[in-house]
Amino acid sequence: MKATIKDVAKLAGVSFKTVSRVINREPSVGEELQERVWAAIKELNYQPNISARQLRGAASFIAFIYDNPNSHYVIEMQHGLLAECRAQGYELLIHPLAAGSGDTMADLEQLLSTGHIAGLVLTPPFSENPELIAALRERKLPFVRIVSGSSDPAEPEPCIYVDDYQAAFDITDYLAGLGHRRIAFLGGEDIHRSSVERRHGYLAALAEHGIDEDPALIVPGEFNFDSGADRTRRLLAMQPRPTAIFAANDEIAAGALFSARINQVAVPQELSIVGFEDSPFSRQTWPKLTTAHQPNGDIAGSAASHLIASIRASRNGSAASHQDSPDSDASLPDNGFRPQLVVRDSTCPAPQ
Amino acid sequence: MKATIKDVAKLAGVSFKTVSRVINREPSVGEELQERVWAAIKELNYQPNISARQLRGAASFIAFIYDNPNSHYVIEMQHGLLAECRAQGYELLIHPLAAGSGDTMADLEQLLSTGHIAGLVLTPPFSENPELIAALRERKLPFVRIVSGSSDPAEPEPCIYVDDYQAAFDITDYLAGLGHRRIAFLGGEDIHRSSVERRHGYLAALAEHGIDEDPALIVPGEFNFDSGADRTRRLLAMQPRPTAIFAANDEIAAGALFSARINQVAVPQELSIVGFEDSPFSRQTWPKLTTAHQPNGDIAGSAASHLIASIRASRNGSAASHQDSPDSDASLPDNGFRPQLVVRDSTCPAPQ
DNA sequence: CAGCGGTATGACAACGTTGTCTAAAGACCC
DNA sequence: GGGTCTTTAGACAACGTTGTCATACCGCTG
Repeated sequence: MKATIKDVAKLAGVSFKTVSRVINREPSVGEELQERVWAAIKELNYQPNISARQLRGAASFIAFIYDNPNSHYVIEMQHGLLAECRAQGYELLIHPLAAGSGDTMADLEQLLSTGHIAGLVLTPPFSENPELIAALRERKLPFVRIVSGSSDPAEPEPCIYVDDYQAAFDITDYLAGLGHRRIAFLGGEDIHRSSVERRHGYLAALAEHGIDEDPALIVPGEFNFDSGADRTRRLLAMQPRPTAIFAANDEIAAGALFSARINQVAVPQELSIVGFEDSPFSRQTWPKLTTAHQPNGDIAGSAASHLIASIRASRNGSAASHQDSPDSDASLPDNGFRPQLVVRDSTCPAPQ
Repeated sequence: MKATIKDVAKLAGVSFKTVSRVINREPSVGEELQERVWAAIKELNYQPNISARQLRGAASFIAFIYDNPNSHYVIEMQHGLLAECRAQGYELLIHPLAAGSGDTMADLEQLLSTGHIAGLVLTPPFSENPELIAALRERKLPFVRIVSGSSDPAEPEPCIYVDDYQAAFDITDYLAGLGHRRIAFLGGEDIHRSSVERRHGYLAALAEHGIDEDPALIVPGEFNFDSGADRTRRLLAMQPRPTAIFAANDEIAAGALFSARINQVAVPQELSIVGFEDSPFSRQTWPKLTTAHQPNGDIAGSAASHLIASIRASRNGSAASHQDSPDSDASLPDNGFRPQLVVRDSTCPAPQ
């Protein structure tokens, strides 16, 4: 049969309550005891019974809330979350939601009303939805948001920052370094803050290189293939043409690639194209896409880890969480990530 | 607060145990009492607490077991499963597993040992793993398998069939109808039965059109981009070249497209390429891929529905499940699916 | 009428965990 | 050195349900 907390206690020679304390990282358990208990847990391959825990009041499901058409992104997030959650004795409930449909709150209400949810992981656009955030705060439900931007110490909740601004700066800087001067930017929907951040990073790099921004080269649109293809078609009709395109994600870039091909514009010789995200298909286009790699699995792992710490802190009445980070996991990832430029075959120096 | 069984009992003026009996349709409760209890349940809008019930024995989670690098496929399956599970009062637990790693059984054992799992949804390659299936049978755990093939009435467990054979036949038939005679087949790993089925469908269609099969044109390999690119490079070096390539999935097809481009072979004018699956990126290549659409969401929904029926049947001691199908869901999907040919831009009549 | 078997109902334990309260041991202050 | 505070650990109840056993009642039979 499955090992219970009492089996662990017996093996470690302590009361079962002490084991409970160790598992939940409650303060005030001697170090030696902690080690004995962890050893016993490992030996018995013990995992807490979620139902029992739920029953007693402590929910142990973490809900992953998302609405993202990019399967690759979602899967990487899921797997990152799963690994961390399981390691910490929580289970993951995936919860795709239709962001546009209006009854987001009602759907969420339904999910939360079961009382099984210990905390939420919010990805854009939900992580930037003030109404939703306010509702969660009011319910005092722990959550972690994954957002675009750089760290803001004033945030009351844990938050994972993806520095789209810097990554976009790096990309644009790289293109300018190759001699490009007419660099177009194909944005996504501006409801997504990442689209805005990427544009700002792009503008900052242009300024750094003394390139004047040209409003005609900054084309708003959507985060998908068709929008990228469409906008590129129009860009290629301009005189003079841009020599490089920075697409706000890989799908837009794939669309750009498609239009370049249709219009018999050679990539990269006549037109360099850069994407953003490093989805698998960025390696499956011709030529292979230069892009910025987003470490989604790590981002997710970090999110889960911060969320769980926050859940525990809110249970134990606050400060506790800061204490164990120095000793237990020095390798605990920080809450800031910066996508890295990956140079492949869709970029080269600007034509003369 | 949420109503409990005791609140119901108090309102109905009976002991809470009697309420439990009524809810679980146990025999030996007087009719008049039953009515009083049901009325109270309705009035309080009472719903049993899943955790408490789990704790005491009855599981209500369904696990989705998979190992598939194709994010798109996984996501569509997940969403199809989720919709059906939630509708029927079950929750979905996703469980990615590394098929090759050998400790599959150990990992699964761990999952099952929690006792929370009411049933499993198995996708290839797990759905074709005899050891795993035997283990589940022995534990008497309900499961549903999603496999490649056509219906086999001898199966003791529910099973969803995807008719890769027929779909591959349709594709090859379509190519032959366009006048192609030298049609290459780029397979995947033969551990996946779908790879084998697709090859057989291909061969059958060739035979139907009186085309001799050419072993040099049937190239085994892997279900990925690089393998497709590599094999296509070799195919294009042949004299005479094939005029069409049937790739066993879209990724292989994307690789083929890539190699054709590198070798300056025009697609589709000089070479037609067909994929299989209709992943999103089949619309994001240039030219857009002709492929076979696999209705993954529907397949998943059907799997969940069959699994839940099977779970209920095994709880109530067998026959029960047949009784409610006629009235409740006449629209219950069948267990056979056949991917449909989608013609896009990567195919055209054979060159003269 | 005593005894028996069957039926309808209730009391209580149990599931595995966490929260609360309390006890023991040591550190610290005057 | 005695009292008080802090740290550490255990005993016990509680969560909402189902399983097991006991009880009360009924109608029979001998």
